[in-house]
Amino acid sequence: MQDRIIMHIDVNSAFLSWQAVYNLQRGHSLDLREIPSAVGGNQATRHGIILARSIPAKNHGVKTGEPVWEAKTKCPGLVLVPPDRHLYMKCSSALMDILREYSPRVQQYSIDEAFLDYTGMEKRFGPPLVLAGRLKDRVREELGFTVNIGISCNKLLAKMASDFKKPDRVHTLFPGEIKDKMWPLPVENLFMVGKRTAKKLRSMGILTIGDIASADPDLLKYKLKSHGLLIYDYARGIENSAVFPGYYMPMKGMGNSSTIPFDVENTRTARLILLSLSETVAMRLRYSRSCCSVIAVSIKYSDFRHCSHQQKLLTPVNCTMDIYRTAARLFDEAWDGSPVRHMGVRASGLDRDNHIQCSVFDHPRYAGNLQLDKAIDRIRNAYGIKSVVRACFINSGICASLGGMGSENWPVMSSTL
DNA sequence: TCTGGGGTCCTAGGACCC
DNA sequence: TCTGGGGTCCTAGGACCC
Repeated sequence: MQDRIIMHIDVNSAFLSWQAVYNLQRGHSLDLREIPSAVGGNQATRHGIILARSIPAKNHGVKTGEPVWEAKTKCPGLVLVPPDRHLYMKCSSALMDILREYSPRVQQYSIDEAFLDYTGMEKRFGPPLVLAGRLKDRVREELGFTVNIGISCNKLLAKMASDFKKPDRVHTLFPGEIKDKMWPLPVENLFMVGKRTAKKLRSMGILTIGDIASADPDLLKYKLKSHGLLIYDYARGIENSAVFPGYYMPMKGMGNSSTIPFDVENTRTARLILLSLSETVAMRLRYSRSCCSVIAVSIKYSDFRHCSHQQKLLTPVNCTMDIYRTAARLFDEAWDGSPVRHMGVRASGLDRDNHIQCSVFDHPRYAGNLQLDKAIDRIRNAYGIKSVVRACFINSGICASLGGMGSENWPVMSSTL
C-alpha cells in the first residue's frame, strides 16, 4: 500500500483570531492577537470561563477553560471579548471551502480543525510541504487568520505536528522524526493523554512520550485498561484511521445543557428548564429526521456534585412533549432536592424517523402533537426561533429554547480520530 | 472568587435468559 | 441444600476531545 500523506490544519487561537480579524475589518486599529486578550463567557450568568486566548495572554499564564476571574488575577490588563458562535461558523466554513479545493477527502474534526488526505494529489498541487506552505499563506491573505499545518502519514502524527511551534507554521512528523520531535515531549502532549492519565503515568515514573513508547505494554494495559494500549500505539506513531468526509460519520446522540444564571430550587422552575431543553433537543432531532430511543437528564448541583439518569424507551420518539415528559420524570427520580446549577437533556439511540412504530400504549394525541411540532418548526425556520414561544415561558425569566441550535451543520466531534 | 457546552468511547455492575 | 457459566442488555460514571 502506498504511504498516505495526511495534513492536519488547525486555526491558531481560533475564536480569538476570528474576532480579531472581524474587528480589524470593521475599522478597529487594535489587533486582539497582539495584546493580552481572551474570548470569555459572561460571569454574571455564571458562564465565566476562558474559551480562547491570545499568545500574549498565554504568556501571562492564561489558560483556556479556566475561570475568567482567575485569568484576570494572572493578567490584570486582560482584554475580554464575548463569544460569537455565528461568526465562528462563518469563518469555519470559509476555511473548509478552501481546504476542499485541494482534496476531495477533507474531514472537519472540530470547528477549527480539519484533516486533509493529500495522497495522490501531489501531481496536481505539488509536493506536500510546498502545498502546505502555499495553503497557509493563502488562508492568511484571503481570510486574515493564521493556521498551523502538520504533515505526516497518518492523522495522529499530523495532528501532533500541527501542535508544534505556533502560529503560522508548517511542521512534518514522519515516522523517522518521532524519536527526535515527539519522544522528548511530556506525556500530556500526546493526544488522548489527559490530566488523569498523565497523573497515573507520572506515578509510574513515565514522564515523556518516549517513556510511554518504551514502557511494558502489559503494564500499561494492567494500569489503564484498553486506553493503555491505545496510548502505547500512539506514542509509537501507530494509527491508521481513514479521513472521513464529515457526512460519513452519523451522529450518535444530541443533547443540550445549560448553566442557569441562578440556582434552581423548586420543581416548577426545573420543569420549565427541562421543557426548554427538551424543545431544542427535539427540534434538532426532527430537523435531522431522526428519532431517539434513549433519553437522559443530567444534573450539576451548586456544589458541583453531578449525576445523570437515563432510560431506554419502548418506541423511538422525536416529539417535544414525549421527550419532555420522560425528562421530567427522570429528573424527579434523580434530584435529591439540593440547589441545581446546571441541567441537561440528551437524546441517544438515534434512528431514522421514517418508520416510527406506534405502540398501543402510545398517547392517542401523539400524531397530533407531532404535527403541531412540525408546524411550529416550519414557522420558527422561517421567522426565527423566538417567533413562537410557549406561554409558560412568558415573564418566567427563562429562555424558551435553551442550548445551541443549528448544530446539524456542526462537525461531528469525537475524542477519537 | 467562582469554575461552559457540545460530543464519543470505555468500563463495571446488575438484571435477565438459556 | 447448594451450586454452574456465558451472553446480552441496560445504566451510571468517568475519561478524553475541541
